[in-house]
Amino acid sequence: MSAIKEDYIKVMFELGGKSRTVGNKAVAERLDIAPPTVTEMMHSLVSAGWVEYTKYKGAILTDSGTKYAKHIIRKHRLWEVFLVEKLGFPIDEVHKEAELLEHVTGDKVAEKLEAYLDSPRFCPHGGAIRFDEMDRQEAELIALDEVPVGSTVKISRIVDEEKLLSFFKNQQCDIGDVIIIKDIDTQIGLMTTFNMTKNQELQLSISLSKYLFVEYN
Amino acid sequence: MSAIKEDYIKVMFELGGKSRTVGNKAVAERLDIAPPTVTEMMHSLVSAGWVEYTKYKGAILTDSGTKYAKHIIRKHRLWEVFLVEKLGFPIDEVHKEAELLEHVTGDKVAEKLEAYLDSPRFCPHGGAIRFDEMDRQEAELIALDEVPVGSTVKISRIVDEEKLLSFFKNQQCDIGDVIIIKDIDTQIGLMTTFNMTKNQELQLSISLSKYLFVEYN
DNA sequence: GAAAGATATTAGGGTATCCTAACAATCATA
DNA sequence: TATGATTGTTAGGATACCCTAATATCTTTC
Repeated sequence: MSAIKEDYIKVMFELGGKSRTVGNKAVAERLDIAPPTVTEMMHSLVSAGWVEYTKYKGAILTDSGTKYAKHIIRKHRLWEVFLVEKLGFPIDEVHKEAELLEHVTGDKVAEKLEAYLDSPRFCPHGGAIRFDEMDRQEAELIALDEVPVGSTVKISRIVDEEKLLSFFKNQQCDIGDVIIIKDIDTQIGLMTTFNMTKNQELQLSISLSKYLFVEYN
Repeated sequence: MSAIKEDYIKVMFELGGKSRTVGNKAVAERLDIAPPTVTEMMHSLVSAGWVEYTKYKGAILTDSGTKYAKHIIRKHRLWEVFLVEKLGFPIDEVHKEAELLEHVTGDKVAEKLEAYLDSPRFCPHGGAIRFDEMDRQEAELIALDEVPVGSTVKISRIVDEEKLLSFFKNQQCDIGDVIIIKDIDTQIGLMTTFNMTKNQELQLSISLSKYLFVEYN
């Protein structure tokens, strides 16, 4: 399995999990690759047994594809913990490095790394490391742009992308913070919230709020 | 620079340093690749400025090629230290993993890793990590098969190859051991030594003794 | 339900890395 | 120094992954 194919199924997992069908366009955009290349690769992923594919419709991960994707994401997140906690990297710089390391990490290395890090449950921006916890997050966490006005929610995960991480860091908006949604203005596309943890107001573009996953009861 | 090209110049460094010309056959064997592929790749390495190449004669690393090779080897050895000392891997299992990690390790990661490991001078099988120390080893260490009978030498480096490492481990022959060369029988190809550190005799095929580098005054 | 717009596929190519078979240069040694 | 053995190159081809341009299908909207 090449690093590139691993990237494809990882993106598919992030985009649709094992439940929703993912269009080629979305995959192409995420990987910054031309659409015909995705069509081509899908056939190869079907042969490998990682996805099911319907012409003109899109693809969905098989069970083994889903499992494989989770294994890679686990390795990614373990490295992020290592880079932040042991090597002292700032949280918004580790994604790119983990992106490379994840593809060359044997299972034994991952296991020993996990033990060495004291079996962390989450990566630095809140992504689950254990499979059951990944499932729980998938089921329970909701994107901030789907939460109604008035709710109190806990920020649990920030989508792992360098620019986003540095943006939210600059906004003093961190994993674990509890915020109240005061107002949502769909007209101008702005959400106004109050960060209880930091005791300060936080205004956020709605288009960016979908990258924040929150716990909402 | 692809991981594959990095492998080529790393092998060239190990085979000839910056001083000797290396034949394509040797490179091909080390990388387990057909000779014509090596010829082809040499042209590409010339274009990139890493090697000088003379048709039918062989190749030699340029200054920048040498520097590049050292950077990769440094990363390789840092990971080996990490895998052994932090993750608890047995010494003969880390080569393969480091072989992969070395190609995806940014300079910043390498620096922070080095600091985290307390700036180790040597990897688990004796290879130098600092550039000046690499040069010193290159200049001062000598392969065991070139040492005369009667000498007392200290084992300083074992060539980094999984099977060799497990072999020497099984022979209870480790980095730092001091041994006396009692006899060399070129007829049957056997060298008889006494390991002072372990206080026991050690017999060794001469053909394998060239993979042991020793300090010899 | 038909046209417009969005999305996906096919066709035809490109590069990097690898191969085998056939041929050429070099080396070693009688 | 000639010749066989060794080593290296050329020729021709394969695969994986990527592209653009042209075409096909699907979706949305009037």
